[in-house]
Amino acid sequence: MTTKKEAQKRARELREEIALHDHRYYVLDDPIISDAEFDELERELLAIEEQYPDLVTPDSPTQRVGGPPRQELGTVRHTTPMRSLDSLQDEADVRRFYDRCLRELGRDRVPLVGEPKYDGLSVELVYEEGELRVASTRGDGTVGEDVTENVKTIREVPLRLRADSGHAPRRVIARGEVYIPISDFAAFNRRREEAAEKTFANPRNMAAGSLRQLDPKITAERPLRIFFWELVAGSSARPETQWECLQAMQRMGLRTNDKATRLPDLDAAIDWFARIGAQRDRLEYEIDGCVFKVDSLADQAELGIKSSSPRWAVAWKFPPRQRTTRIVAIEAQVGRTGALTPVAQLEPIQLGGVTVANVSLHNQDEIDRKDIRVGDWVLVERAGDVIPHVVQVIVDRRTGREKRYRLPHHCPVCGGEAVKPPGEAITRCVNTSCPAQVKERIRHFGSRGAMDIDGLGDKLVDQLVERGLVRDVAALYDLTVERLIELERLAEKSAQNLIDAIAASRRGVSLGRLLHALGIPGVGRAVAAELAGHFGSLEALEEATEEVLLEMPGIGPTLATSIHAWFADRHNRELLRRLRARGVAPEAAPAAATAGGPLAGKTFVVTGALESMSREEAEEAIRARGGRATGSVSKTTDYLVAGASPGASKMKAAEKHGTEVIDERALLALLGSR
DNA sequence: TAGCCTCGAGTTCA
DNA sequence: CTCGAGGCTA
Repeated sequence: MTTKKEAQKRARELREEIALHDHRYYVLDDPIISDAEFDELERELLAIEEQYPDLVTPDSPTQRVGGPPRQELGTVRHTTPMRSLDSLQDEADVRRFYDRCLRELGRDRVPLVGEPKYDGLSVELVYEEGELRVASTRGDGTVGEDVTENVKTIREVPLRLRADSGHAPRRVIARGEVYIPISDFAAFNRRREEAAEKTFANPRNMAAGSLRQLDPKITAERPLRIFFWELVAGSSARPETQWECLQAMQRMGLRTNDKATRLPDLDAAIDWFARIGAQRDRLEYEIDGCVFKVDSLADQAELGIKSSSPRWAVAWKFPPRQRTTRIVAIEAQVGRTGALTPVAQLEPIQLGGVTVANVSLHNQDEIDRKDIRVGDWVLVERAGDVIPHVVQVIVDRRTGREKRYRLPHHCPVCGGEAVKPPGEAITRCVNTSCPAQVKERIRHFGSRGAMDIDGLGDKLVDQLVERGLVRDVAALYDLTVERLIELERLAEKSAQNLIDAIAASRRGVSLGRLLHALGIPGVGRAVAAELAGHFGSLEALEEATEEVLLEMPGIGPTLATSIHAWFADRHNRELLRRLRARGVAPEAAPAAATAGGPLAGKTFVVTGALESMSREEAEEAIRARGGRATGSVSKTTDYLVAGASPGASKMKAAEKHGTEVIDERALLALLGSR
């Protein structure tokens, strides 16, 4: 435990730091740390002040909710303070909250209302005689900024309330959250980027920046939306529960959220939180958790409030998905095709439940576009796509000691020349026998969509190549158990399994898979299958001229040249000879006689996890019946097959194009129809 | 020639 | 999942 003196010093530091970030966030609309980190600072300060109440100073940020309002916009005093909510991390916290409610109310059950916690900007709207009079931001909780003119530009906000029972209510004070839908945010940023204008880091920042414009014309062009979540005390004809308040607002024309629900007890609340979390990536708006409120307004009044937050409501936060961290170094990785990919090493951070220490920067153009430098503080995101990426550099946190990065002109692995062809984004090591490339080629050869050799892991491939046991994929077929068990971390049993898996791949692998496995530039799963169906055998393809290749659908000049050149290359011919000598003989591909199948002419996209088969199996089954299975939803897609936790972008694309979304049962029915 | 559509390639962590 | 780029089509 720290001494009181240390605590006092730390509290002073925290207050200064929080004041700085408040200013950035509230006054400048340009925060330099993530919300989660800001929350952490506040939590630490609160903890100190709870332990030593006499250390609380009048100017402590815990004694107010936000920052001072900007001078240019008028100010509005809230009738009752707009408080923030205590934020909870885990189930135990929520349990404590609920138990406290039970204890204080002396009951064995307290019904709650659950609502998603929208990641936007809180506002208060005052209606008198049914007409919108004033709209204000939260500001410091007591006094907010007058954003009436800006809020009026939001189409969703009624300028006059719908009369519920003949006449307009005398006075209505409603609070809600202004936000920007994720897809609108992405589209807006894309346009800004094309125009070389500054982009927004996230929808919340964009909503804040849009609502606090001095010129309402600018606000009007921003896709702002709103959800209402509170009917404030003092409103006429206010019902007796939060749930009824939501319904009353909806009837008045104040949009509420359709996910909001009544929860009879704690178990229901915990259950509902998990369900909302599972839907998070498919929502059209950002949420960072769920809010739980005691449903009865009388109970709320009895529970009362603490200094800055109510005792009858809490926010249970999801693990953060956006955080800031520092780039420690950037190094170049070499891929199968020789592509040099810059990867940033980060000071590790917790993001969406996992530790992230590396993030790909893709290529030099990307580094230049975002102006990413070694030593920079960056905002890192790990959204629905799972794979983290750098959103933007926090330019204001630069010290001047950051270093620009350029990909090397020589391969970091073999020292060979690395070339970036003019007009292309990728820099490549041109040495085809570069050990990094050899390793990646072998990995690719054994991978699932290719020869599917179980047990050929990364570490093993490293050892095989480094010890000179394997220089090309044909050499895999010369391996013996005796050779393998000399390697580290490989006992006889697993060595035998690997040998068996390699042997099994000699036969029983389709021509398409083998072609894919060879790693011909530009030839992936789809093109390989197309070639296999058209030529029927490796020999026929080897003899194919560029002209013949060009006649195939989907093969243009670039691919025709690439394929022809690969088979003309002396080393590749030798490789094929060696493979054949070791008994590698793919199954002759059945002629593409699926044109008359039951699914002929239908295009499918499969997303999410299916129960009865893997995604790949589903796609093969579709193709076997004459259908097409592609990777992305477009207007030519007939069906989107959605399994468990489907991809958010695919669901959205389906909605956009009006694609029919079917579940696994419906797919099985279609597959079985014949 | 522009603007889809599709494919290939690379990617994180546990 | 996202990007870049090839191929196809209006």
